[in-house]
Amino acid sequence: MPLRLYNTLTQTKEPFQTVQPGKVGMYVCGPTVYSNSHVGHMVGPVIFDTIKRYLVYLGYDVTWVVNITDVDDKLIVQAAKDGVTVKDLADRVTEDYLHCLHQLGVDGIDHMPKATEHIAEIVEMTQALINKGFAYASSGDVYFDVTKAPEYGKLSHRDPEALQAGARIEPTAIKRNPGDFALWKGSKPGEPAWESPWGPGRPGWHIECSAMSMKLLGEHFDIHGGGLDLVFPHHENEVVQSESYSGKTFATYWLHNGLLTKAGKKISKSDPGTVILMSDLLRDHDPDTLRCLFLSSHYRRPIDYGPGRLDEISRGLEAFRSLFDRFERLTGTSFFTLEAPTRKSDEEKVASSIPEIDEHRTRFLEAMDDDFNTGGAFGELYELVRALNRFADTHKLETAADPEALAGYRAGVVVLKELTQILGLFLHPRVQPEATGDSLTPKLLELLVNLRARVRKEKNFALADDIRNQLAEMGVTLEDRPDGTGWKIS
RNA sequence: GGCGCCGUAGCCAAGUGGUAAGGCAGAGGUUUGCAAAACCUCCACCCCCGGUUCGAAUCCGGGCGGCGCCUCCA
Repeated sequence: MPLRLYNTLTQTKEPFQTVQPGKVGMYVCGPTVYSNSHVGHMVGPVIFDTIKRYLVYLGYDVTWVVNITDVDDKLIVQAAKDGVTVKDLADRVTEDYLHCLHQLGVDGIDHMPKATEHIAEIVEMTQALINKGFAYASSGDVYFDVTKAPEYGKLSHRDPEALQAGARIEPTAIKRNPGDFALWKGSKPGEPAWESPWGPGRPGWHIECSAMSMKLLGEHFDIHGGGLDLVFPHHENEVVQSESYSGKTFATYWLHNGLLTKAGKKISKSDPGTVILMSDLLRDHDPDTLRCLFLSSHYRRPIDYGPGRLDEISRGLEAFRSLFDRFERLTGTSFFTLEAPTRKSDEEKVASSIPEIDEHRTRFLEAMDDDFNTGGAFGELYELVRALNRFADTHKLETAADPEALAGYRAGVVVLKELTQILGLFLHPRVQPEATGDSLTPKLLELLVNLRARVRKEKNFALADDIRNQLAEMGVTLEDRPDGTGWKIS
């Protein structure tokens, strides 16, 4: 089944067809860098990272652009409050953003253009829009005249008339129509400013995305994404100015991710009570757990962030972690260094000896083809884990020397790896004490485990259990398996 | 008020015409010295009321409830 995706523009699921054969241009609106990232800011990047991974898996050559808006009214206000320059503030917040992306395994972004580095393109575009009669200069500002574009409202499915009549839009003396939006804003003294034909000023909010996306991806590209809250006015304005400028379709598909809520209310920078800083979460939670929070349901649906939610997900992920440990014990190979196909075209090579594995793999891919149904895909992953464990149990892989069965098991795990890679999950092992430079803890635990093994051999189970219980209180779990005792720190 | 989304088990969640994936929690079992892990089994009349249909969670109409956007927001 071919890939189909839901397009906000047409409000239907459409078959995926690229502008250029084999190539995909994808633009996702990034942050305005005036305050550190909260959880909500990571939803989009993780989802579109997964979308890119899947498109690459399908064989597309994907170019993904995420912008950084580093000049804007909010930045000016915040920088003044902090007593720093707009640039310093922007740099600091951008660094935090990049750090969060990196932690979450969002590594597929090809370009991260900054608004301040594209002033020339923005000015050029603004001028062209004036020349074409779509925009006008007024008191040092430049506005887009929404009455000049009959299609205005097509993305957010709003009636332009109704928008014009909107009582909440303040009409001003310098705007022709209440719905007109700024392409260029004249600056007041002391504000960041660039020279322009209309005097010193800075870009309006929407124009930088048009200018940078078209520069890097061409005037007509494939996918434009962002949070659902950006549909209007941001994306609506982007389409109208871009298409008025180029005379071409701007983006073919508009994808919008659902917003993260806390206790049912949207998490928003302008509602401080809801903000959960990403950097805080990353301190206490595994990146895979956070990725799963975003991927466990369909991307267009809202996700509610509750206190126990992440722990619940993490407990579920234990099944995978146990399997990775078991796999390493059985094969001596780490799941994390295992090589698995990164392209779907390689599928013949991985046809495994366990029939259900292939079945779940097929269903996983069908779910992804259906508008990136990561929630459905996820269910198949759990089924895969169970099938793998069942296989290992049935063939008594721990105790019986059965090279053929072991090879089959290994091939099945390769399939698991192939699929988890698509979701960007389990790319790296969890941080264990060895990795943090504490080499003593593992050695001490080995010592305890060995001593306890002797005690158990002597059938002194009271002492053995006492050791296990006390370790459990410290957060160390012991597992006595047929082939030895393992430990893990929870 | 306008536009849009959503309402599936205690919780999270997939499924968009043929009698309900998966995860967490819970119950029972296999295994184990006992546990843990793993495996097996059990746990839903799909918000309500009409309608279409041989047949609806799934389509249509009407309610009720929740959310988003209409203003800066991922």
